[in-house]
Amino acid sequence: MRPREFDHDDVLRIAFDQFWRKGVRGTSLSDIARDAGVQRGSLYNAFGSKEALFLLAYERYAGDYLVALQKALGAGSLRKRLTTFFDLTITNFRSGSPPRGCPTTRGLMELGAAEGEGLDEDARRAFANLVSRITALVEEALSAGAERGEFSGNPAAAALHIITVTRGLAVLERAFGDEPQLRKIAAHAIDLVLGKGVR
Amino acid sequence: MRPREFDHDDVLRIAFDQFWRKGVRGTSLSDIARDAGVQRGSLYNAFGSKEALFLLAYERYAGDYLVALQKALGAGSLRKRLTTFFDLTITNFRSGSPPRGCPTTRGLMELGAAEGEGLDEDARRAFANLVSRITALVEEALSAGAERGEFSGNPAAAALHIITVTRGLAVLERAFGDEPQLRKIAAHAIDLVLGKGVR
DNA sequence: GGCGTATTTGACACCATGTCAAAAACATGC
DNA sequence: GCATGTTTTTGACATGGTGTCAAATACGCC
Repeated sequence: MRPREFDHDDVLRIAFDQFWRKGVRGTSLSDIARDAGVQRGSLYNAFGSKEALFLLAYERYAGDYLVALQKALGAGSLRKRLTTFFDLTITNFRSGSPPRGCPTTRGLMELGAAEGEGLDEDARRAFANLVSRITALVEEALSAGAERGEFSGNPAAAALHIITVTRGLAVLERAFGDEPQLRKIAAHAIDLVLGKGVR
Repeated sequence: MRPREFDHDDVLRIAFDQFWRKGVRGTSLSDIARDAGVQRGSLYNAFGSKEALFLLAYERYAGDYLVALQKALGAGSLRKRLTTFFDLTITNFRSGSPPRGCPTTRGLMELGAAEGEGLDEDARRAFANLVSRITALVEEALSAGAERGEFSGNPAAAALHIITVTRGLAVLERAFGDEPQLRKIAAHAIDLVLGKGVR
């Protein structure tokens, strides 16, 4: 058989960069093909469709991101962990120039109907899956903190609250692009969940 | 001059319904034209572009929505006001079948770059404007509540926190579509901001 | 009733996704 | 070393989107 003339992973990396900057619907396969130095048809041959290509590229991003968060949430006092967690989250939203925002939140809001059909539904599942996994990590940290007396409350409810705040931050980032404001909101959220007293 | 053959407001209403259900990029002017019984060209003549049409339709929605929220935030105890506020917010996200989500949040995340050019920037301003106005309403309610001893804390910071949660709820709605969960998160947020004691 | 002006209409240019058949390039067996 | 077979590449095509334009049209107004 004839060997492929391009590197599978290179294309995924290049494609996700574009998807991140311009959104799925705002990125054309021609853009990606040009950037990757590949014929558009080859992309269809290799990946099937734009959505399938996006899904692969996104899974790669989600995996890397989850590992980074896991590290952030695994060391230090609970307050320290949450601070690092929010810091990483906001830094991720504000990375790139101009800042690229949160690809997961963007993807979720770009979906068609909530009960969509076909590949849209696969994408929704992928986005929701990352959100769920992050929630689980946060809840774990809170539970551990509770055992050490750093937190009193319902870990599951608090984790859900924190996740909701991170999704809200992703939205406010697009609305105002005011990074100091985002960080203030994050600090306030930590204070609310942990109690305002310094520990 | 020749009179217009369609009603300006009818088209805005029909258009926004589609934009809400399918997003700006997911809705074609052909769709709107068909639904409204108007030639596509007439829409371009009357509104200039899809984005301009969307902007007009959105302003109409935003105005109505703001009035409704104002009413929700203007009566009863602070806890009651916030409860009604979240209730209205979630009900709005979950309206329609299938539920249509939050048009403002969706619009914000659909934007190109944060420092976009042209009409994208106009749209961003419109979305951000609604968010700002809602924040102001919430802050007002909190300040009033503070004077009556129903709340102790920084009204501005708390309002920003609450707004962040509502934006996060809009995102989780798309991810999971779990309305009871959304309502639990909202109740938890109110407890956090107001203090968990029943009042 | 005719004129002017704004709206309507259909053709067009351009770019997007996705499909397909023909051409090309290597791996393999002989 | 060379023919064969399979996969990738390539370019043409169908379809549908946005946006522009000139010609046709229909009404208000004089």
